Formats: sequence, C-alpha cells, structure tokens
Amino acid sequence: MGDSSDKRQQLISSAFELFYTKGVHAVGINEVLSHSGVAKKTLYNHFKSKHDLVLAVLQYRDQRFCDWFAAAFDAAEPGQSRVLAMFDALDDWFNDRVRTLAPFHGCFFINVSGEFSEPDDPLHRQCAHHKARVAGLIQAQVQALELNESDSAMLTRSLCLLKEGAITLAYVQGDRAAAVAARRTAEALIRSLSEG
Amino acid sequence: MGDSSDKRQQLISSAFELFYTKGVHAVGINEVLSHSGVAKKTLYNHFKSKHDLVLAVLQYRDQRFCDWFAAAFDAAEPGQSRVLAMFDALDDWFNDRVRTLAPFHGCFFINVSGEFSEPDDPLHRQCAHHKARVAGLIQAQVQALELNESDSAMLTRSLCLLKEGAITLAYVQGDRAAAVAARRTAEALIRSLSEG
DNA sequence: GTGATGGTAGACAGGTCTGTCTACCTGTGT
DNA sequence: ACACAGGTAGACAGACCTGTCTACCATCAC
Repeated sequence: MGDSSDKRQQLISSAFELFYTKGVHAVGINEVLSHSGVAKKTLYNHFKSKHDLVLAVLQYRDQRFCDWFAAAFDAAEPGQSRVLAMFDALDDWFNDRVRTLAPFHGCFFINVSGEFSEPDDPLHRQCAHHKARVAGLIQAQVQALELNESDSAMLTRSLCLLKEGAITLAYVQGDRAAAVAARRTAEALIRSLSEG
Repeated sequence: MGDSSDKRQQLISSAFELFYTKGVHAVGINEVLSHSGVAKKTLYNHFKSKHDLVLAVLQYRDQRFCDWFAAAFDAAEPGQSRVLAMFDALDDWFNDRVRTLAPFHGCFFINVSGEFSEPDDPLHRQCAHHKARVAGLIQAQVQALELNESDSAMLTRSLCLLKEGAITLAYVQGDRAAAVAARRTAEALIRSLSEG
C-alpha cells in the first residue's frame, strides 16, 4: 500500500519533469513510463487517462510551488521588504538556484494553458486556480502593510502583473535579470504609495 | 505567379487561426489543409516541413501585431498619454474589439514558446525576436518623454513587464480587465517619476 | 499453501501524424 | 498545338500515439 502510492508519486514526478521541459503534447505516455521505470498497466491503474495524469501533475506542481513561494515570504524580515522578497525568490528561480523547483522553463501553468487553450478545459481551469492561489498569498503579504483598501487592492494587482511579466520576460526572451527589474519597479510603486 | 503567393498566404492565415486557437501540436497538417482548401502537395511545395510553416506563421503574426501596435500609438494624442495608449489597445485586444487581430487567445508567441521550449529552437528564437521588436516600439515612445537615461530605461522595462503580465492575467485567469489595472499601475509609476 | 493484490514486460488494436508520390486537371506563353 | 508550371485529390509508407489486454512474478494475510 505504501508501495502503491510510491509508484503514483514516481509517475507524477517523472511526468512533471518531462512535460515541463518538453511540453505535454510533445511527450508520450511511453516516454513517461521508460523515464519513471513503471509499467504501463500500473499507470492506467492509477490514472484513467493521460489527461488525468496531467491534472495530477498540475496539482503536484501547484503544491510544490506554493510551498516554496510561501516559505520565501516567511524567510524574509517583516515589514516592507517582505513584499519585495518575492522578487528575490523569483530571481533565484530564474537562475536555477532553487533545488526544490526544477530548472527554469517558464511557468508550467502558463505553458499548459497555451496547450489546452479552451478556458473550460479542466486543465486550463486548474492553471487559473493555481494563479488565483498565488495571488492570494501575495494579497496576504500586502495586507500586512496596512494600507487603505484601495491602495492595497491596487498594489496586489500590480505585484501580480509584475510577477507574470517577469516570468514571461525571463522565459521567452531569456532575460534572467527580469526579476531584478520587476523588484525595482515594485519598489518605486511602494515608495509612491507611502509618499502620496 | 500571383496565384502562387495567394495559396501561400491562404495557408499561413488558416494555419495561424488554427494554431492560435488550438495550439501547434494539437493541429495536424491535414486540418490546416481542409480548413484552407489547399492540396497537400501545394503546402509542401511552399514549405519544406510543418516546422517551416510554423516559422512563416510566426513571421506573419509578428508583422500584423506590430502594425496594429504601432498604429495604436500613432492614433493617440502626443504627450504622456501616448505611452498609456498601449494599455487601451491591449484592453481592446483582450475584449475582442480589434478586427485585425483574431479573437483573444493569449499571446501567440508566449504560447508557441511553451510548446517549443528549447531556447535554441528557431521557433523559440523567433518568439524572442518578436518580443524584442515590441519592446523597441515601446522604447521609442518612452524616449519621446525626454526623461533622463536611467528613468527612461527603467520605465521601458516596467511597461514591458506590465504588458506581459496583463496578457498572462487576461489569458490564464480570464481576467479581461487586466489591461485597465496595468494602465493604472503605469500611471502611478509615471507620476512618481515626474514628482521624484 | 493459497488466494488476493499490485507490480513488470510488452504485444496489440485502432487511430493519427508527417511527408512522399501518383494521377489528373487547368491556364498560359510561344 | 503543345509544353509546362502549378494546382487538386488522395493513396500510401512508416512512425508514433493512447489505451487494453495477456502472461507472468513477488509479497503479504491467513
């Protein structure tokens, strides 16, 4: 029984690595099997289809990513710098200094959204759900700054925009310094709030 | 001879529509053929492979997108508002008010980057090239504001970050108001520059 | 020992994909 | 009149895909 969930986890980890680096459609079930060293029947024992496996992979990555993201906040000194800590974390991610995340290939959820573009597709919805969850983590940090409601909402939104922008610049353009630029922009924004 | 390049163009337009709405790997050559009403031999007469067709589609979209984007700047009143006009243009795009672009399905170049994730892949490079070109258009508008060099560079970078962030929020999360939020953030940034 | 459970290895069916190739048609220049 | 360039329609090879199924093996409960 412990074994059973071992195999399931092996499949998910292997599938994630392959899907993340090559894309979902570009990787066949057989490649996942040979990479994970698991038999085909075992896979279809745990998942009813490839689609189902992808869903599980998204959930796995969601958990991992959010754990890392939340920990990055917690590790920073309380105060203003805590909000900015997320950009330092992103910088670590983009430059492959985070062991617990895989080597940077953009945001898995953005990539998968592009491959399953129907907004109603369960996979696309799962990606949206992940982004909402991360936005929630950011919002919680912003609230600790005790701004007025309007500034707080606007700052949260801006930070999300800068984060997604940084990921895209880092991935599509290969601009590994995108997080540093995003941090500087966020600093200017926060400064303008406390001054205005 | 006019006919020859007609067929080529038909193929590119049809392929773009399909690739953009469904993803490149999810659409087969045969679907492109039946959608465009062109024979298979004609396709392989114009393009040496599917990969080659995708490259041509990227170039086509790059041209169309940049034409529209540059026109949006030109249509706006000169001055500060000109830089902000790009967010109004994005808002039009996200909400399907631009006839010349197809119904919004995110950024084609981000989507394709996700499917061809090797940074050395010619397709990935073409996507990076497009982003650099758009960044150049933005930079040209920022330079008209005659800021000092450091502010100018930083504002250009910030606007790019906000643009990419807005596209991602609009697509993955289905947040069709992302451009409005990005505009407000940009306004705050510019305000802080002229005050500071 | 025996049955149940859950694993391995991999053949296989049925479908889809790319890219090639044959056979035919049409319009144009000379 | 006739060659030819470039189109249509679609069969086909060869590869790969998903998902099912058979046959066998290992471990644990009892």
